[in-house]
Amino acid sequence: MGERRRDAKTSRQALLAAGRAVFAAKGFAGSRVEAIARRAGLNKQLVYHYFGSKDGLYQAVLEQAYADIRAREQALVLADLPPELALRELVLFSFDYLRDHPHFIALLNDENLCGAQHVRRSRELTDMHAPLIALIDRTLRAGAAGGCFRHDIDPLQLYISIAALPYFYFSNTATLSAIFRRDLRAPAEIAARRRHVLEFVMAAVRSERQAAVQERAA
Amino acid sequence: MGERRRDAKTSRQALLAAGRAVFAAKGFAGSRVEAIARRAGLNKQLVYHYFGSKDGLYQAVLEQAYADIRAREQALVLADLPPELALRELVLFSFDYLRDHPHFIALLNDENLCGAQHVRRSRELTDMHAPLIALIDRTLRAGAAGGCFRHDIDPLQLYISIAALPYFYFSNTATLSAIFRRDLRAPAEIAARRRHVLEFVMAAVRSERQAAVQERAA
Amino acid sequence: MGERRRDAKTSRQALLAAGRAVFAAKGFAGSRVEAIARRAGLNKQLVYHYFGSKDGLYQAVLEQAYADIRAREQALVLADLPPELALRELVLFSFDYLRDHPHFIALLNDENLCGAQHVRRSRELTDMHAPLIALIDRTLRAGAAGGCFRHDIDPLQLYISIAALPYFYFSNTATLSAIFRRDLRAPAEIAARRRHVLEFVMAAVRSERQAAVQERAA
Amino acid sequence: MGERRRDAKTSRQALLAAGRAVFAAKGFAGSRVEAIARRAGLNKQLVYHYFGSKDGLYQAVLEQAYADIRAREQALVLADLPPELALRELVLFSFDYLRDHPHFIALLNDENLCGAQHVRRSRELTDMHAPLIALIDRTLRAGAAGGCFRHDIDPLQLYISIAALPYFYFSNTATLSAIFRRDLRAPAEIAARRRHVLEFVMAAVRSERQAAVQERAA
DNA sequence: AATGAATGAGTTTTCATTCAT
DNA sequence: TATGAATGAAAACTCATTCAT
Repeated sequence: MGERRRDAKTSRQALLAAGRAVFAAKGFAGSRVEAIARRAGLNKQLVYHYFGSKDGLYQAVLEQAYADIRAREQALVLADLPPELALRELVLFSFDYLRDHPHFIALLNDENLCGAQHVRRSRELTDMHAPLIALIDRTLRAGAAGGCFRHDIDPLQLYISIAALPYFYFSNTATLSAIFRRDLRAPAEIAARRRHVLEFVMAAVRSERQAAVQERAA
Repeated sequence: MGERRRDAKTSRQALLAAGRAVFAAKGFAGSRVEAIARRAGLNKQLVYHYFGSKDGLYQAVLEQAYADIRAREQALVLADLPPELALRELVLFSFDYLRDHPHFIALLNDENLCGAQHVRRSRELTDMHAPLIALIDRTLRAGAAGGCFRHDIDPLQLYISIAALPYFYFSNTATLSAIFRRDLRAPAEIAARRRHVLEFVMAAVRSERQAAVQERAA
Repeated sequence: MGERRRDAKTSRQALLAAGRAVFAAKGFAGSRVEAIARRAGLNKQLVYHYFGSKDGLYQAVLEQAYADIRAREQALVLADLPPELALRELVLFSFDYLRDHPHFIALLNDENLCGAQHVRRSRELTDMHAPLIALIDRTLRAGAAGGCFRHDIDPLQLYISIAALPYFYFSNTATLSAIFRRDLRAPAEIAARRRHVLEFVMAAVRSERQAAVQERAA
Repeated sequence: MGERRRDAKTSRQALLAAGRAVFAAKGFAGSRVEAIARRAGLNKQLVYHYFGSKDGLYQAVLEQAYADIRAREQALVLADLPPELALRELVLFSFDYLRDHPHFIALLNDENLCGAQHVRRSRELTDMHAPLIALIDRTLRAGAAGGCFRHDIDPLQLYISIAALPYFYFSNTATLSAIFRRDLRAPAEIAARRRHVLEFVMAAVRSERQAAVQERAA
């Protein structure tokens, strides 16, 4: 304990982690600076010392969250894979990331509630997604050229759909579970959803020719 | 005089509508009773007069929202349509409903944030979705039997996917627009998304045989 | 007591009066909203209800103070008096006003400390002093034409001097009393200062011819 | 290394200078220890190291300011000048000193706000003004004897007036500029005020006989 | 001598809610 | 039914000051 004190980097990180947890659980407006500080084992003035304001902390939390997912996406090396495999990897990565980072979903929901005001303010955040679309675009073109993907797929729309299929599941697990009287948090259910999403996307982009090939094989 | 003297029903409705709008725009914690009353053109104290508390108003707003979508879903008559058309109708209905009721999305997000506590409390709500899944199930079976749909599609998964594709788009329009520097609120963008979603779902459920048929035709 | 409550006008006035007293005694930065409210016998939230902020209350207090002195100045009917009498009246009025309104001096000092930010913001305040200078100008011209005043006196400079002579005395009574070991707050001292200021100004504006006349008379 | 390692005296002086500037600009309550340290290019904790507290620094600043004006007044040698010239020098010295030391005015205002508590505590300060009044007294007597000054002028009143005329101008420049919509900080305006003050005082003390002489000359 | 880290006590401000009519 | 006045509790945020090195 004595060690943890008096270390700016550690304190900053502790506040960020606590902020992420509390903001995700309560939303921005529902979160209390005091609660975040207490969770970090620090006092609330340090929030102002390090981040200037509650808003500043929220923005830092968001940036860290986006930076994390970006870093993981970049760690994915898809460029050298055959198009179908590359797309498959991307779909599974998106699913697994959202499954493993529920706070990211909660933060995004809140951020959308107030018109993405923090995201828009952050140049970093708006700069980091272009490469992703470019990658999807290259993959789609390669797949179309190779005859396995349809030609008419917009890469941005595809990216949104790949995100949407797991995002909605995890974002709305609570209401969906209640409505359908099935505990969608259960590992078996999650695994089933994972298979469905992968198959759904692959089938949706598959070219007719490729489908025909598969039929003849079957 | 007659103007100034509104009847109770009108005032209640005005508060409900204003509450729906403000809660959807700001979330529960971010909403101000004062703002809701002002938007309704009424006095703040009437919120307490009619609904007892801010919480009470929120509950009433939620109930009204669910009642509305339930009514509309029941109005959809898909049973007599050929499977492809029925599925198409359902996809477009989901898309259009979410497009036209952004507050419903916002309320659902808030509801999921706190573990669906209101939804779970309501027997009505949990009763009303079983017929929907049954309908999708029948449609999928008919389509599979007719050779146009794949055999291995789970109706609940499909329902979730049909909701996910527009929901995520509308729920996250703000951040997506910021991140990709494209105004996804624009009517042309929404129309493009609508086409994409419809085609995406239809392609995903289409059987290989049907795909092959389409290829030969092309 | 029961009567004083629930009356917006009364409450507003009570806050203004308390604000004037506290701001004058402690300066803006040294004043506490809580202290002002307590002094007004109300709770501090009403400061925000009626004035929006501590700054807003301060501005209202300033405006009221300026409005008061303006109203009194306008009640002075100098236009019809012979120039010497008019000037005499103005000098005595300024002296007596500052003597009787020490809080006005304190407010002004504070306001000058922060660059007159409130005064500049207030159109009202900047509009109300032109007539005063015009009046002095007319008086000076009449006096000069009549041979009793010098010709080269700038009305704005004269106004500033007429204010300066009592203002400094009352503003700095505490330090002056300490430094000169004389209690300048004593009525006899104040009366002496009053005579000095009047004589000082009249002598300063008197034309040489008029001075010569007075000499011959003596 | 040599650069980073400043000696204690330099740091103390830097803090005093910064304190003077900030206290003058914001008042005691409105000043921030942090702002003072930053302005001095030093660390906030040094304020506590050298002066014990914010209050301690304020005291030190005040003492330095009074010591400075006292030193300058003592440097003025008026005793051997003819009365009119001596008075003229004193008026101009007062004007120029206040013009060049705006922080002195601000500190005095603050000091008066709290009843001159620091000044009264200081024997030194209360001792140093008697000679000044004595000097003015001798000058007035000499001038009256020589026929150029009036006989009935009280030296303390005159001293106060000589201070008042520039003090009020510089102390209230901000509000006066706002109210009269004229930038009284402009060098030309200050020069005009300087001429006015000199002429105003000289005319106010001039004997009638002297005035008559001047008239005949003109 | 000097500094970065941390904090307790307060300050302004907000907001759901109740009072009185 | 409707409303203006008022408030208690708690929120965000500030600041002089101390700690540890």
